[in-house]
Amino acid sequence: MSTALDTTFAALADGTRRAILAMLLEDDMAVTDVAEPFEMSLAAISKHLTILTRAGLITQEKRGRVKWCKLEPEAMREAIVWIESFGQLEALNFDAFEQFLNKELGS
Amino acid sequence: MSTALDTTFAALADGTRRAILAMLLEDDMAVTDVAEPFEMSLAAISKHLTILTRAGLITQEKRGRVKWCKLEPEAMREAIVWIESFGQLEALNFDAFEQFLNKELGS
DNA sequence: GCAATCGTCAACCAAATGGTTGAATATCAA
DNA sequence: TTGATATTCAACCATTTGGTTGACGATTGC
Repeated sequence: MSTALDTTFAALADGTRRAILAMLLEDDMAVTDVAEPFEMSLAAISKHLTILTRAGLITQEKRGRVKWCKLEPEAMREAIVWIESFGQLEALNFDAFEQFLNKELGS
Repeated sequence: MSTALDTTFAALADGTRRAILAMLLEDDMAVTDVAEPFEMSLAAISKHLTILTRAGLITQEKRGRVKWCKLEPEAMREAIVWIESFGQLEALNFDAFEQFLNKELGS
């Protein structure tokens, strides 16, 4: 038995899929364009997109021969609520994220 | 190659492990006591605890024949920062965002 | 010393993951 | 119509995951 949280966290537990989600923050994208930066087959990316779709993190809409991928950040809400319940981690804001970036990138 | 975020999210992608973390929110516990509410073998719980330890979400300290499990919520910080960024990224300055993308794509 | 307790290890198993290639299906464009 | 483009499907493969059981090494208490 696999819950929504299971599939959400499992979908996020892969760098390729997280990178795809980050790309979709900028704009909706076609499958081929999603695949372009990665050094793996289109079929592999297609599978990753299926996993993201099953988790509700993206939706896919076919228009003509192109399937557009759209980020659905609301699907992360339950995961955020769960993970945030661990207290000490006060809700983050924009400043926290920027500090994270600066620290991670050493800039 | 498996990043810290990979192992954190993967560790959270299982209901048994999330339940264990929730239990440890109340207090430190011995392995046997952690296992008690679950209908699976002690060895299975031991494996789950190994996965949580590898992810840094708990630490284990052996005193006598009892191994105490302690929650380490700080290990969730990177995950929560990542996941929360999906509500806030519109506000980011473009350079930081692009570096973030590049880093993700490089992993 | 001896038996019980705590926990892991080892071997095994079924199922899922993450990737490949090659064929198939749809759609567009010339 | 023919050919190129977009995407998935099917079959396969190696590795990991989540579980089992049984044996084992420590540690404790009587």
